[in-house]
Amino acid sequence: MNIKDIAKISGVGISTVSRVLNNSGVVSDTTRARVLSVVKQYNYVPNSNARNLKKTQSNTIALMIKGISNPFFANMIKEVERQVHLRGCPLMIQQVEDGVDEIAAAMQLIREKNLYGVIFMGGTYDHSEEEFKQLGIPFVLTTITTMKEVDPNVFSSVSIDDVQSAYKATNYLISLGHRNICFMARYPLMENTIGNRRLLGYKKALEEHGIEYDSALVEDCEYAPSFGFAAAKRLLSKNLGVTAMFAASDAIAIGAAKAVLSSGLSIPGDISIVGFDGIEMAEYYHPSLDTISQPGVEMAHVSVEILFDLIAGETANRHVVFESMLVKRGSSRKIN
Amino acid sequence: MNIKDIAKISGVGISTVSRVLNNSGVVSDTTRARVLSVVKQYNYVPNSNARNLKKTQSNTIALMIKGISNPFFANMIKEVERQVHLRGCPLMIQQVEDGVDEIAAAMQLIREKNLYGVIFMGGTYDHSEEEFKQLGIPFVLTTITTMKEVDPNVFSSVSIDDVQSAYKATNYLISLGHRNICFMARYPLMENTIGNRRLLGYKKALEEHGIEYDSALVEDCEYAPSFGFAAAKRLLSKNLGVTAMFAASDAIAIGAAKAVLSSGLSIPGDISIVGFDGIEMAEYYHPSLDTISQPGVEMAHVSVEILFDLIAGETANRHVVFESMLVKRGSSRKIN
DNA sequence: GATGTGTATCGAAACGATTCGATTTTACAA
DNA sequence: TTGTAAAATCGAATCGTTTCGATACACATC
Repeated sequence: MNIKDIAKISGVGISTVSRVLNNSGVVSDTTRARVLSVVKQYNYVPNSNARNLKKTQSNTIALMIKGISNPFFANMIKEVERQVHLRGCPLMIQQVEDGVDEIAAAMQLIREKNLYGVIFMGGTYDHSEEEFKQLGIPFVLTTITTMKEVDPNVFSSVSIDDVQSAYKATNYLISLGHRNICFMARYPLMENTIGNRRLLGYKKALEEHGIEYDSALVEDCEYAPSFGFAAAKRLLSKNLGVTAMFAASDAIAIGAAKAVLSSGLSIPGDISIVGFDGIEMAEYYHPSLDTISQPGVEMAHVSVEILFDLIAGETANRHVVFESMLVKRGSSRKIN
Repeated sequence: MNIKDIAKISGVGISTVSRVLNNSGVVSDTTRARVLSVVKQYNYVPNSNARNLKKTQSNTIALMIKGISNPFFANMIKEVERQVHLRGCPLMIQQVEDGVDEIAAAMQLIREKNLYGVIFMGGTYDHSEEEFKQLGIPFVLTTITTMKEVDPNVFSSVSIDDVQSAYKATNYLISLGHRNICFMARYPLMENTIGNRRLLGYKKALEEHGIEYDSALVEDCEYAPSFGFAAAKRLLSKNLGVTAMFAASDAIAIGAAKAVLSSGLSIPGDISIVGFDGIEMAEYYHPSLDTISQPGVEMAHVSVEILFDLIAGETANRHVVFESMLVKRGSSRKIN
């Protein structure tokens, strides 16, 4: 069943059917009604391969994501799907594994599928201006840090201020009287990663309060409970008199909390903990974990909005920085 | 840059380029090398819309998923993406919201995109044999219950035995001396839902041990911590002398545990808890939650394998039932 | 009645691939 | 050389759309 069949059955030309289906050009009301009824009756769905071929553009959006199993992204993916779907577009998902070039992978898809737009989510992108430019279609970076200095007119982005957020968390712990605060993140020592941005905020807070930075208190740690657990164990075994831990993700914080509790220490009695992200599980941990909460769903929503604005012809790239929120629950306490 | 350009530059006909790229038919080694070098030099990627149009079949796989933000599915989605990607196919994801007809939604995509295959993941499907048949392309149901009796020759599936698994969990609690065991799941009273299957196993265990079933101990509850928390609160407030809780998901169990702990009761001192799924967070909860673990990643893997077997021409539908595993950690104890 | 102006519709061409029947080239025996 | 089969290659037709220039008709205007 194709457009020709529909045309024949409706007794009109194929271009008329096309105009009816695309709401383009003029069609008399009676013709429109007749065509639509035939379409409905035969349950006709236009072939998007043919359409995309002709238009040399598909309506498909691709989501390139690093860390797909990170629970913080789950709700974001859900919202991206929802918003994209709402606009009548199919969503393609491609996971970007460590070590693969995300721009190259996207380029492949773009040429193959004539994509409408791309959302990049998660991780750290080590690309030059030129590489971003060569994408040639609208795209948005969400919760991503770029390692190179790239002209902001070249891309759109949705993010939070990682330095400021980590600063806020660390400040909070300091205000509670903590001095020996450790920090766990992925690649904290590698410049321009998210881990490094958060380390910067952590350092800034220490510095402002005259607390000396001690690299022994910083642990490299993947964003998952098992790594947080191991990192916290290592930290505790160093006997540095740690009274507080700041984790760059709730998943890490949950693992770290487990390490603390299973060592016979209490939270927040002996150790205070602050996480990052604001995932639901952290709230239901016992004790409920304090955290820096990111508005993930809103960020996903705005990412899609920006993307479709660009697709609609908007030429100015936007950079939206959301405010993170320090959520105080039950995992920190005042000491001294 | 299209196949014609490549043909011209290589000094060969377009069909030769096509044969080189698809490894179909004969091409002399020298010609093949020449074409490939041009393809590489110009970074040519065949347009899949054109290819799919001609072949009236695309290589796209669709994943229709209910409950995309459920952490148990995160790893499954990741594995599905990985396996599909490994086979050189793009993956389309569509979220199936409550109340939408998943088969109809899939049909739309199938006709629009000439899909290669579909994986349905999560939830309960209320469809007849006819409806499944009309899909007309290979598909696999993963972690899904079907409400109607459908001829197993009509579909392939990957699952665990929900009745048996819940039976195992309940039996375990009973063996520890518990009598007043409550049960939390989604739609436990609606026939053929996953919640109901697990309820059946729960009931079976009770019955075998001469414990009377008490519907006051059963709570309807969505698969998320907040709902588990509320359900457990309701249960505790009934003062039924509950000593154990069995939750049909770890997310529920985590919420329930929070309700127990924040009521000043201890786990497993006062209340024993067993969850379901085997998500990482449950292990790092404190105390570590006992659970019925499902091999999600393997299930995802096998689902993709079956799907591609069907695509390759396999005509016999397969039904793989994985073994779930009772994982004893620290949230249950022997009483009396 | 000739001309002009909308309105509604038509169908051929094009998008970029695959494929199959036709054609050319090569290899080798006679 | 020639004949012939096998190997290599060619290009037209096709997939199902969109789009644009052309057409047909009704009606008003002069």
